[in-house]
Amino acid sequence: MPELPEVETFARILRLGGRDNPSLVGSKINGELLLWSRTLASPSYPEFHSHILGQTIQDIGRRGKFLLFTLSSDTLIIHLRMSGDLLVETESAPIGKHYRLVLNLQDGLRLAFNDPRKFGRVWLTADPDTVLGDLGPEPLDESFTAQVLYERLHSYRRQLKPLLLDQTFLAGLGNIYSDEALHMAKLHPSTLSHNLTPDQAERLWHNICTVLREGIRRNGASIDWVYRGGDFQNYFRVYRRTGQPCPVCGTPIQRLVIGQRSTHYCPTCQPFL
DNA sequence: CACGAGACCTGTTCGC
DNA sequence: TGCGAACAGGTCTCGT
Repeated sequence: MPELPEVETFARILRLGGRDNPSLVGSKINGELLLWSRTLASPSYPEFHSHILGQTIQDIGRRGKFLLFTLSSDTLIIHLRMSGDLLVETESAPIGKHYRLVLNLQDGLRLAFNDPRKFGRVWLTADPDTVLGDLGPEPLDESFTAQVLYERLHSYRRQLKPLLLDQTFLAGLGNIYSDEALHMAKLHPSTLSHNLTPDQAERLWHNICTVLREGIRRNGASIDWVYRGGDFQNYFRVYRRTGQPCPVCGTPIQRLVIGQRSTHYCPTCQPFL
């Protein structure tokens, strides 16, 4: 479900409070309940149980699509994958049908990881790099420049769409934001990466940054039955708009499948050259 | 190296 | 109404 802007929104709400949620920074973890064993990627459950007990949440952040909870001595890492959601609620609330992990906090609160499709994963580690080590650049970091993108594009000979989805190439883009960025940059999703000119790479870089900032400003996108208050879904230019007019030229948006993923684009604005 | 298929999962929507 | 197919914001592994 979530991509960089949605995960960033989660991190901010959990860190700063808001939307009826208190900040979780400073909260102590008093216990946990694991309801689907595969949700815990590492370590083993007994080790997870004994290590997490009594640790305090010191900060909450994000790297790519990973949520990072800095604890007293370890880092709790959560990836929401397709259907994951996080809920802050009181301990007396009923355990939801799709809850996979529940952390009991101080003050009668708890953090619940709800995940119908069970793809989400949780890690507890003293060394976050063991989980995050292969991630590519952080797109909104100032060190990620148009020149860096150009060089990385030319170090592969791959179609742009699957390359942008590759988290070792760039961390945080998913199906929505890659389709939107390619449309804004007027690049066909099948274009081969090493064929981009410096000018086209600069355009792609600019629009990746722009669309991610727009997503964050709108608190992410909320589609299907998962609603978290973001409204970027109302501003999609191409994503899931097959047959509807391109906002730039009016041509019906087309859908094709690249790398097993739905891809939406405007055949007029994004011609395949 | 680049790509496609299959796996992991449940729920919703679409077409007949 | 019912029922199977297609589809869903992600990522891993395997085979060619």
